[in-house]
Amino acid sequence: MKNYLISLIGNAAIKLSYLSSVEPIFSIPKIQGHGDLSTNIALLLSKPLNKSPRDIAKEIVDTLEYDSSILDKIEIAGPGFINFFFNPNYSSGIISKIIEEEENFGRSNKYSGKRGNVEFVSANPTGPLTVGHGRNAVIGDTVANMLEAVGYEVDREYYFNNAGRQMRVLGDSVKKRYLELIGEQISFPEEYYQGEYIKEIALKLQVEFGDNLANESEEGIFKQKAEEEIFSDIKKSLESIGIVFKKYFNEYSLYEQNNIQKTLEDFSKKNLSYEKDGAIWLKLSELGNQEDKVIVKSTGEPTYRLPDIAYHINKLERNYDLIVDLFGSDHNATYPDVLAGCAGLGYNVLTIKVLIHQFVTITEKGEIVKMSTRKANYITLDELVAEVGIDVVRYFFIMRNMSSHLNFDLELAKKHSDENPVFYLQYANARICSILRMTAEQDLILSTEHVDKLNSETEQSLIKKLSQFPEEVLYSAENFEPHKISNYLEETAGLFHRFYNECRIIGSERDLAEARIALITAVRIVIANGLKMLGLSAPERM
RNA sequence: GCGCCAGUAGCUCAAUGGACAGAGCAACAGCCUUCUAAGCUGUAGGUUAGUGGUUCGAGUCCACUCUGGCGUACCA
Repeated sequence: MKNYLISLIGNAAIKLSYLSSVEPIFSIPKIQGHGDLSTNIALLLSKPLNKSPRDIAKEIVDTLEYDSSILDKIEIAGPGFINFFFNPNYSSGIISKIIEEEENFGRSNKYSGKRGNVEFVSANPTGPLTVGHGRNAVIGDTVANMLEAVGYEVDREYYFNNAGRQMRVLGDSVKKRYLELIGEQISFPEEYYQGEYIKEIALKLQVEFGDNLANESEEGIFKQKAEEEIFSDIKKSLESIGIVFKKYFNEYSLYEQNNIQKTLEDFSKKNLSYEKDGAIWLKLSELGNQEDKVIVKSTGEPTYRLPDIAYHINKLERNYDLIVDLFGSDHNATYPDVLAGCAGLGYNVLTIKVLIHQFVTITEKGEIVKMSTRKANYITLDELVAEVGIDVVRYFFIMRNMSSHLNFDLELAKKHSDENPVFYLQYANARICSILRMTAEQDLILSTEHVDKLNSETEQSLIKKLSQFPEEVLYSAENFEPHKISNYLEETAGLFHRFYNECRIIGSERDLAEARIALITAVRIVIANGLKMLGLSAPERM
């Protein structure tokens, strides 16, 4: 539809040459009376032409030659907006299209042939996934879903590191618990991992090996077993909310394949690094950042920056059209270094899109639950899923803008009540399914022959809303904003519920009843497609 | 100190530089002998943290101030 209007303006530009000086932008007005699509082109032209915007608008409208079977009317309103009103019959045509395309309605091929990589979660295997990781996981998976919906072929990737200090501490934490189990006196340092899961891993080792491991190194079987058990739990947690990764990328492989060494040499060759105080520094100040940072410690061990840069180079060399990184806000200081490092080595980092999401604050009984993996003072993702269910967890995590803090009220989420927006959407779907079961018994069938009879204000609003779904999906995908989809679905469900209360099917005359069946079938398709994109179920009965 | 993010109705949050800033919850008043009341309709609730600026037009962009979160490691 937008394309049709753009071509109209294009044709008018033959007579009004000034029209080609601006890109016409069409937007959907918030208010019904302002039409279906609106453009501000006359307002934009007012200054350069030194004429009143309403006069320009009038000149444009007088020049437009349109097909009255598509457009009902064109109005000039307010300071000089041009509002386009669709012919209701044209609008209703969308119903047939939705029913025909069914599960493909909303999807598009704008980016087909493009390959994308979405890296998310990327938690090191030092403990179970917490609620904080949960937000990352759900946003990442949903962003990937949306990119797929507009044609991308997407690889979901999880980057992790099983070496380094934290993992040593983890291994030693398990060892100490193990020694405790076999009866030795131990002291358990405060900075060690305090969680119960450490004791469980130690217990498994004791069951398997008795007390034969007393003299083993904490970096050997203790660390290994811990990583194995924890990773297996992480994967289970993710699977339980419908998330499956294509690739788990181990940082260690970058060492094995000499990528770390090579990156280091490349920096040196380009004179982007130097030695000072026994460490190797990266000249980030020359690459546009604030200050130089250490990439290899004086101990010879790289800091996280070097492998992170090497990892991104690895991703860049895999020739993706789009690389998405999703981090919590605690990482917001690290990505500029990584991007600057890659750019310094001559890579085009414009394909990398870094998304930062803000933290989740859990409140319970009005109190904020502070979380730390190490102190074991946290709520795990598994616990949350067990409490409120997959759908509520997924929905709560994406329903807010990721750049805003998320307040997760445990008490509220636990309530399986009308306070919960997830049920509002699912209820709409269940209601439609129920009506369809009922109408089938009455021998009423779906027909798009008389959709022109769907002319009440409520029906028209609903139809217009449905027609906007593909654009909403595209917009959400291109701007990485999953919460737009949930907002759209809530609005759509709201319009449907209003329709349900105003317009009856059983009892209406046959043509109208069958047209309404077509309409609610279209609504069901849109809601089901939307729920699927968000990874939620669409129950047929509630 | 510096950097990133936020501040919108009592609470949780929407709003693609556009037209009268919208929902849900909570409050109040209505709607079930007819397709699911987990629903609908209505009322009330606002100096969009503040001060300037840019613009025909600012919740949105810019500057400064205030408040909160997260960073600012030879931790990841």
